[in-house]
Amino acid sequence: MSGVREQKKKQTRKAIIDAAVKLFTEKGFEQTSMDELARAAGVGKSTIYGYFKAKEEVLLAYCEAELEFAFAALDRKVDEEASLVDQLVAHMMGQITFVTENREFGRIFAREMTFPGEKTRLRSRDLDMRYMNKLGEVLGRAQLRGELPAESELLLLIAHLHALYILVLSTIYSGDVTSLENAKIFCRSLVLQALHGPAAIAQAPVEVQAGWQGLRQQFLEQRKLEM
Amino acid sequence: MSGVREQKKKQTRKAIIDAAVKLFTEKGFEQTSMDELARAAGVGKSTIYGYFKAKEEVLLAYCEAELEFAFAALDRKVDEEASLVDQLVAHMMGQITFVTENREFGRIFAREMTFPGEKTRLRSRDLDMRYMNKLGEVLGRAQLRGELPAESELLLLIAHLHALYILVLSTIYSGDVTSLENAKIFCRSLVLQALHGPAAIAQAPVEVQAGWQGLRQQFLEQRKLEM
DNA sequence: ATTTAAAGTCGACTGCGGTCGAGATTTTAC
DNA sequence: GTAAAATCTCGACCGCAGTCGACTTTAAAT
Repeated sequence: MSGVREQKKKQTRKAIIDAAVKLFTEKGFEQTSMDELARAAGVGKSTIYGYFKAKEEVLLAYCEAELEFAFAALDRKVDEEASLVDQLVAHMMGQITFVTENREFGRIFAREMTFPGEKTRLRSRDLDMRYMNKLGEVLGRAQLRGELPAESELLLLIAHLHALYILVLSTIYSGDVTSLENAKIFCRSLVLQALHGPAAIAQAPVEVQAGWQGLRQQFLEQRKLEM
Repeated sequence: MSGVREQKKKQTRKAIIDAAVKLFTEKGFEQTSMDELARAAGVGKSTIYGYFKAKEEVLLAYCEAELEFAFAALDRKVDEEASLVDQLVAHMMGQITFVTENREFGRIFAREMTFPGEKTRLRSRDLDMRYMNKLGEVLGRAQLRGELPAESELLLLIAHLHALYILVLSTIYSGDVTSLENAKIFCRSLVLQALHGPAAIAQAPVEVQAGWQGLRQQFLEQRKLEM
């Protein structure tokens, strides 16, 4: 027996993550060097590599810690009585708001989650499983309420919605969407289309239509301008 | 006047891209250092940075060169008489096949295109405009044929399909999809759902249903296993 | 208690992307 | 033709992520 070693490892690990939370929050991910992180955590640099395979993996661990808060906030915000579309949009926007709070940090995170490197693959999976589970719950309830056809393939639908979330995030980083309000409009349009087909917008309330048309106009103008 | 300087710049630029095509193709992107690239191009290292803001921007230029071939091949492959779904799947798979030809290269590319850094933003836009235009053509034709409701919002639909493409690419890198055949099945399922709503699969031909169910099973087992 | 194996820790070191300032080359001005 | 300004080119240099091999601490074996 010997919890001694185990205990120390736990401590060290915690020290590293704590230091990461502090430094990443204070100065951002890219501005924090592994040397600094090591010094702040009170360990040698390569000790960190005994716990994490790469700097990005430290980021994901950091996110895991932060995500607890984010999800809790999300749960409080999402109204289970609201319409499916509203709930989905709320979820996606919650996630997006959290991720883009710090722009460059969000970019690294999004890249690592969407196209993980071999080293970060497993950890990134863990994280998005949580997100997908949340979506699954929302969809499951909607299905029970009859707001979704009983024969829907939930998993495929989750994937579909996940795709839309990634896209909206992508447009924020490509510069096509420049504010969270616009992101929300875009989200809603996409979700509507996903749930009700290509003609969804045409059948939607007039304010949704207007929102989308505004966005569309902005997009076209901006792309033209940059040529 | 003085084409002299201009000419030289053109030459130098070409030399860099040629060297990049050669080296990236031979040994991959990450395995090629900027020093090597400079030596191969016969210029000083920081000269490259006069032409490209970052190593990733060289990659995008390289892609621009290669993409010509890819698109041409795609055009030959996509049958304009085929059904909309078939055409869309063919397009997406063409793109995916090209990008994932070299795994690590594709990852960098996908990351840079989907969540571009400030330095590569403009160039990455150029590239995906081309892809989106292609999609637009396919959708436009389908609309004329009446295969798509007249009141469809084409731009929104393009965005939607683009999202699905990114997702499929993402699942390849996350390890959920492990072969191009599976990717194709996944593509088809998603496109069907996007065009015909959440119950699309249930109404689809039995072989499509079977394909999806197989994929679904694999996914569930694999995710369970890794815990 | 002592030896041996294993696990953990460390900072010096490597190779890379990217910058800097000096020097060469071209363009412009007179 | 020449001086001044602007542009382009270069490799030495910097900071950083990640590795290596030596050293220390803990666990197991006798």
